[in-house]
Amino acid sequence: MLSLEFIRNNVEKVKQAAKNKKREVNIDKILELDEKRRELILKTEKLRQERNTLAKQKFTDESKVRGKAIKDELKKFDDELNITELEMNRLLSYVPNVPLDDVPVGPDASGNVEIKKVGELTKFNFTPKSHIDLALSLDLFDLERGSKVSGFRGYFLKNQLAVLHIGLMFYVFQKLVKKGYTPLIAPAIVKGFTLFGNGQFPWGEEEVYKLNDEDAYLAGTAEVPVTAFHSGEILNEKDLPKKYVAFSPCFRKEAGAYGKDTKGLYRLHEFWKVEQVIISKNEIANAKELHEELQENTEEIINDLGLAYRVLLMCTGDMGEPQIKKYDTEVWMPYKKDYGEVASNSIMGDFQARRLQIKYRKKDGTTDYCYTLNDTAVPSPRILIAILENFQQEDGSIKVPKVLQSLVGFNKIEKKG
RNA sequence: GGAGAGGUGGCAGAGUGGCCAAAUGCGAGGGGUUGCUAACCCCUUGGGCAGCAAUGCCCGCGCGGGUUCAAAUCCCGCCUUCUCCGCCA
Repeated sequence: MLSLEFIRNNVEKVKQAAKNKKREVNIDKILELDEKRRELILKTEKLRQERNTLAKQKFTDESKVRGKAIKDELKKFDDELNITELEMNRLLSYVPNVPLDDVPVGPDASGNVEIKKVGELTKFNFTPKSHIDLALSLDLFDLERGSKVSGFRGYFLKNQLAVLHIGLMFYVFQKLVKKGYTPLIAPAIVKGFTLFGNGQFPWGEEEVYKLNDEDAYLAGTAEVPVTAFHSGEILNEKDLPKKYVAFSPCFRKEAGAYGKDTKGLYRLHEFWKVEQVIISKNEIANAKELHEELQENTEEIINDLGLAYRVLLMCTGDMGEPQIKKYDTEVWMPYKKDYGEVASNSIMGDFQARRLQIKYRKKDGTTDYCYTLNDTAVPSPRILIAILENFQQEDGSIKVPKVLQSLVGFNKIEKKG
């Protein structure tokens, strides 16, 4: 959510930003409703003032009559005001955040800018297999029974891959805890306001699972519950930034991705993720530093695992609505001979904090909205694709990344018998 | 799922129709006093509208609606927390 004041003072900028993000907004209508709203506020406040004055005076028949009249008038203007604000807020909730100036303008993924490439692409002196073939031959997952039991894109991880999946989560979790991040196990079942507050709604409703008739949804990422963790609170500046590392299962309908990546572990309705979330003060320079810190954490984890990766600066057309700057981190996946996204690192400015009412008290006693940031620490099973494919050996076995070996209790996955 | 009790400022906690933005305590920030520190004293510590500003006004006691000339206080619905019982990983 952008503030009305900001929109009033930056009309063209906001319009252009929406255009660059390819969103339909009606800024002029919002401003029109805002004017009407302020006129009505003036009227209702005047009436209330009169009512208060009357109520403070000695009670007479005359004041009783006037009081009743005020009540009727007030009701009329209040109703009109409510309708006006409702419509204005509805339109306002569709206005996306304004990207920073250093974000490239572009129509879609083609406009993203590669800013970094790290690690050697794995070389094989044999023909490498896909993670699907590897997992099948080593009995590491069961996709047929997965879809039998769970439906399209359903899966069972089996044997060492199941252990690796859990081990990875713990490894990353522990690493970030050591860096001072507060560990959280976050709920995946969340109320609607958290999704609106995060800026998933009203845009991405068809992407989210809803539970029955309750106000309950399955979150697609721990960003949702963890960012909402401090909703409605006023934090103390000296406690900022608040850094969290959160584990949660993640659920996505993948409604817009029919027929995309239908095989294997790339695109799933259900997966696990460790996510980093930071609540910071309302200063862009500070937020940029934290953004880089999150990025370093993610890259460090990928380096630990021994994977080659690249970092993209996302262009306006490939960003989400709340984001003002975003990096995607992609690891090398040999079989498709391409990089695949494993992390997404964003600054939201105060966009989410406004929707979620997360504020902090500054040293001078005033309050302001916080900034929020988040970045993937590790997503699995997706990252297992890279581990399986990059570390496959000619004999069909798979080397386990060193950092995980003692944790999972084996250093190699090979055919049994 | 059943029974009961609650939700007031950054926190704790008074307040049961007008004298209430709301006692008191704690915390936080600013200032003062003081060789230093401690203690002590003063001020500040929700949002909106109008205004260049000084300032003025309005809203704000979980959320929404109602009663009343007047609501933190009375009524209705919802959300939520706690305690006990039941069920259960």
